[in-house]
Amino acid sequence: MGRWEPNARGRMAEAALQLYSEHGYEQTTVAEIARRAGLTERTFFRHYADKREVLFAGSGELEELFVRAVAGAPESAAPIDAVAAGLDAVAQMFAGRREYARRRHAVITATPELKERELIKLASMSAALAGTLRRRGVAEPAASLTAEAGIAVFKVGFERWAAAAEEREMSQVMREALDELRAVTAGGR
Amino acid sequence: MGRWEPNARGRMAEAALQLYSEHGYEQTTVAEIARRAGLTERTFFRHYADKREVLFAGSGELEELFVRAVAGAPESAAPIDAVAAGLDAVAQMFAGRREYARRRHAVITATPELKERELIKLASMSAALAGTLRRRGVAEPAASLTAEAGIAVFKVGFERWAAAAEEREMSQVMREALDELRAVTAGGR
DNA sequence: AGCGTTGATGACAGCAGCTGACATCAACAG
DNA sequence: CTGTTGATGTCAGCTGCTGTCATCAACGCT
Repeated sequence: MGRWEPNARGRMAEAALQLYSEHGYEQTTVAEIARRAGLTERTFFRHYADKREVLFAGSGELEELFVRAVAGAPESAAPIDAVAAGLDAVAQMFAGRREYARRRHAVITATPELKERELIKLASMSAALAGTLRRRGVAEPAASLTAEAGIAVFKVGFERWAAAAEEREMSQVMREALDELRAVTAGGR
Repeated sequence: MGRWEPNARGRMAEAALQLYSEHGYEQTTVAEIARRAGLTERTFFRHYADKREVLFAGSGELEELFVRAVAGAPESAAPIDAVAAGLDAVAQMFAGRREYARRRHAVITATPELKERELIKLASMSAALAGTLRRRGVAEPAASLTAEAGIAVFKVGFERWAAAAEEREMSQVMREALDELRAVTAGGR
C-alpha cells in the first residue's frame, strides 16, 4: 500500500470503527489505526483533531442539514413545527444506514469519552438550531428551549430507531417521539 | 505546608478553579494545581480521575438530590410535575452560591473539554431521572422524554439564573422556563 | 514510652495522546 | 524536464495518566 492511496480519511475512519468495535476504544492505539489504514500516527492527527473525532466526521453535515431545513420551513410554521421539519430532513439522511448507525452507536455507548464527544456535537446542533429560530423571530428563552426539545426528540428517537426492526422508518419514529413529548409536557396542570 | 494538611481535595479544587480562570484550562498543568495545593501530581490523580473531574465534585450530590425529590413527589403528580418538584429542590441547593456558580460556569463555557464533561454529567442526571420515572410507573419513551425535558429546563434556567440579578431566585427562573417549554411544545397544531 | 498497623502521600518509571519542525515524495503545470 | 505544491514520513518532546514501591503521620495497643 503505497504512499498516495486515495481516501486516507475514509480508510482511517473505517479502521478506527473496526478496531474500536473489536478491541475497545481504550485498548486501541492511534498508531494501530494509522497502520491498518497504511499511514502513520502523525498523519492521523493531520486529518482528525483527536482520537475521538474520527467517529464524528459527518456531524457537521448533519447539523447543516438540520439547520437548513428549519430555516427553510414556512414562515407561518410555529417554532416547534419548524424543528419537526428539521427532524424530518435529518431522518432522510439516515435512510439505508441503520446497520452502520448501529455499529457506530454501540461503540459510542460503550465508551464514556466518545459519549462526551457525541453530546457536545448535539449541543452544537442545539445552539445552531436556537440561533436559526432566533433569526426566524423567536425570542429567548423560547428559541433555546425549542431547540433543546428538538434535540431531546432526536436523541430518544434515534435510539428507538436504531433498536427497531427494518420496517420502522426514522421519520415516523421521530414524529411519534415528538408527539409523546407534547403529551408529556402538557401533562401537569 | 506539611504533608498532612487537612482538606486536600478542597484545596486542589479551589486551586484548579483559580488557575483555570487565570491562565485557562489548557495552559494549566496538573503539576501546577497540585503544587499550589501543596501536594504532588500523583496525589491529584488519587483524588480526581482526571484533570476535568476536579470541577465536578458536587455533581453526584446534585443528581441524588434531584432524583430523591422526583421519587418523593406525590404519587398523584404527573411525571412533568414530579420533575418540576425536582427542579425546585435543586434550586434550593444553589441558594447563595451564585457567585461561585458564575466563576465555575465561565471556565466551563470557555473550555470545550470541560463542556463535554458537564454534558455527560447532565446526561447521567437525565438517565437517573428517567429510571426514577419508570419506577413511578411511567412507560418509555415518555420517561426518557420527560427527563430530557427536565434537563433542558435546568440547562436553560441555569444560564438565565447565573446571568440574572441577585433578586431573581433560581426556583422562579426554573418555573418560568418550564412554563415556556410547555408553551413552545404546545405551539404547533 | 515503645511498637506495629493503617492510610495518605511522595518518588520514579513508563506509556499513549498530541504537537512542532523539518525532510521526503508523488502529482501536476509550464 | 523542472519547479511548485500539497500530502505524508520522521523525530523530538511535552503533558495527562498509571503502576509500583518507599515514606511518613496518626492512631491504638501494650
